[in-house]
Amino acid sequence: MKIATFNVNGINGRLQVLLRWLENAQPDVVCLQELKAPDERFPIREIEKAGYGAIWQGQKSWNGVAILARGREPIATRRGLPGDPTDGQSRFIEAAVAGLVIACLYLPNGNPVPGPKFDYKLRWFRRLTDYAAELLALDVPVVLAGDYNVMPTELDVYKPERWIDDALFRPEVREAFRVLADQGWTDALRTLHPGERIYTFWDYFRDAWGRNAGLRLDHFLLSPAVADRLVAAHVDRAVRGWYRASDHAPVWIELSDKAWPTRGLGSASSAASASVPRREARPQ
DNA sequence: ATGTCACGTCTAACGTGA
Repeated sequence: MKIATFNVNGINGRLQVLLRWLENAQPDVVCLQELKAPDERFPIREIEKAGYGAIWQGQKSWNGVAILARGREPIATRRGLPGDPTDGQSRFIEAAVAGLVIACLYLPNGNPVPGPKFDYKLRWFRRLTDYAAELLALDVPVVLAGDYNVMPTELDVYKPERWIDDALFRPEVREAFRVLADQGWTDALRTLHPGERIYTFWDYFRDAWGRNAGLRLDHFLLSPAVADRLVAAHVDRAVRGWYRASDHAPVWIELSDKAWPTRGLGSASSAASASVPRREARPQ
C-alpha cells in the first residue's frame, strides 16, 4: 500500500503535473495541500477519470487540502483541526481509508517572524499536538501526512545558518515538531534513511532546484501500528524538474499489507517493498 | 533586498502569499 503527500501549489494551475504523476506513480492514497481553489473549482471530474475517489476542503486563493484514494471513496472523519472554531483556513482534512486513519495537513508557513502569522503557526502546532495525542490514545493505525513547513533538524536544510531566523526553522518550531514526534510518532523518511540529506522542496528563486538548495518540509508521522508495517519511504524528486512543476516534490511511503512478521511470503507488496530489507534483517 | 511562481482582480498590471 503506497501513501503519498504532495503540495501541488495550485491544483488547477498544475493539474497536468498531478495527473501525469498519478499515472506514473499509482499511489493508493494521496494527501494534497495548497489546492488554492474554492470547493466548486476542485477538478473532481479529472481526478475520477484518473481512477480516484476524493474528499476535499477548498478555499479561495490559498490553502486547501484533499485526500484521494485509488478505486475507492475516502470516508471523511474530520474537516478542520479542532481547538479553534474561529479558524477559517482550510488546512486539515481526515479520512478513513483501507483500515487506516489518514490525516492530511498543511501547517502555516509562519513568516515573517515575529508577528501574528508566526503566533498562528505556533498555536496551530499546539492544536495539532493536542489532537495527535487524542488519536494516539484511540490506538488505531494513523498516518499524519502533509506539508509541516518545518525542517526538523540541520540535516534537513541545505544551509542551516541561512534559515536560523526563518519561521520554517526557528528553534521553537523545531522543538514543536520534536514534542509532537516524541508522543510516539515515527518520522518515516528519517527512520528509513538516517543521516541522509533528503529534500522535498526547492524554492523557485535563485535556481534552487538546479543548485539542489532544498528543504525537507513534507513529512509522514506514523502511529506505532503503522510504523511496524513501514517498508519504504522516498521522494519523487524528478517531478520537481517537470514543466510547470510545483515547488514541492511528491513524497511517499510503502506499507506492507499485513503486520510483521510476514517473512516475505503471502505479502502482495510491490517490487519497491521487496527491495527493502525485512524488518528483522535490519541492523538494530 | 533580491529572486519566481499562482491566484485574484475594476482583465492588465499589480497585490498577496509563499
